[in-house]
Amino acid sequence: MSGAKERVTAARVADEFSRAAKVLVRHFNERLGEHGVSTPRSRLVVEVARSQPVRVTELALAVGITQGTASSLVDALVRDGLLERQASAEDRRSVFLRVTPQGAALAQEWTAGYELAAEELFSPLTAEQLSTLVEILEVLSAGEE
Amino acid sequence: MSGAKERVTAARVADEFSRAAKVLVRHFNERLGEHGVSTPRSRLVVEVARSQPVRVTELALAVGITQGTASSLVDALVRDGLLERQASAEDRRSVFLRVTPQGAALAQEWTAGYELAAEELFSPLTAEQLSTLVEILEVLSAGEE
DNA sequence: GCAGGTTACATAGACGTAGATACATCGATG
DNA sequence: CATCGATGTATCTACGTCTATGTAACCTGC
Repeated sequence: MSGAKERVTAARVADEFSRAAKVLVRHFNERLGEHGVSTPRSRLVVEVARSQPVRVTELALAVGITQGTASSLVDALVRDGLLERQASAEDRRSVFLRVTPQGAALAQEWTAGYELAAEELFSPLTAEQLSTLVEILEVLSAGEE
Repeated sequence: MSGAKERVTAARVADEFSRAAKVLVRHFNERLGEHGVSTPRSRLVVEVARSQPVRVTELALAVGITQGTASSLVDALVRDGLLERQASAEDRRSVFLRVTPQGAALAQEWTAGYELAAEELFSPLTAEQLSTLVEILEVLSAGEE
């Protein structure tokens, strides 16, 4: 395939990874900011819209944050009228989350914004690089569950 | 080369990337936590040790954080006795940062810890995957300076 | 040598995050 | 059915981060 194979240290890879991750975060915040929302909030609303009704812990797991963080974010989103909590009848510890009509509409908009931002960000990469990247990322994520 | 080429959407890549980034952050925090320090702090001290004397803005650029963040982290590290500020004679706006003897010793320890953590994290990857990954990450970082 | 723009650092406010803990409820076991 | 461990949420604290702003010092053109 392409390119001279360069010998890299693990620490070097970690540095580059951190740097790229920050670029990604900034890019998404900027693009979604144009829609008046932060990346974490939009991800939560979109996830709830996709898999409602969903419990807080499930949601946290799905988007990769801790339960405590999810709880407080959900709290803010409920206050903003995008999500609603619904106590479970069978298990009164549990809370089912759903999007409100307003939340559903925004979820749709934000999903489009998210996808567009992703396409922009990864546009310099070839299709082959993309699939290679996913492959590698999955290995890394699988390393420690 | 290896593998069936899988068609992936940009949004999918973004999701995997975020997930992997969190795994990385957690891994480093855990390993460096065993040395009693957080990842950002160790990175700052190590960077100062490597390129002292260094000014706050240069340091921020080197580790990929904003100047304000760097300023407050430096403040904490000075309080902890790991770094010291030294006013510049020529330009009195500037501050030169150096490590204290204690900071130098810890920088050495933390560098080793950082490298070890990186090797652990990336050990599931082949040398070729590592260099490919760096190549891709550089493209992403270059996308938006 | 002064005015106005620029640069270097510090500070303040807001947010997302993790971790630890508190609390209520569930379920299994004796 | 009483207890005790497990589970689902919420809350508290500390941290790292950004953006915006403040403040002091520099530099340039006149």
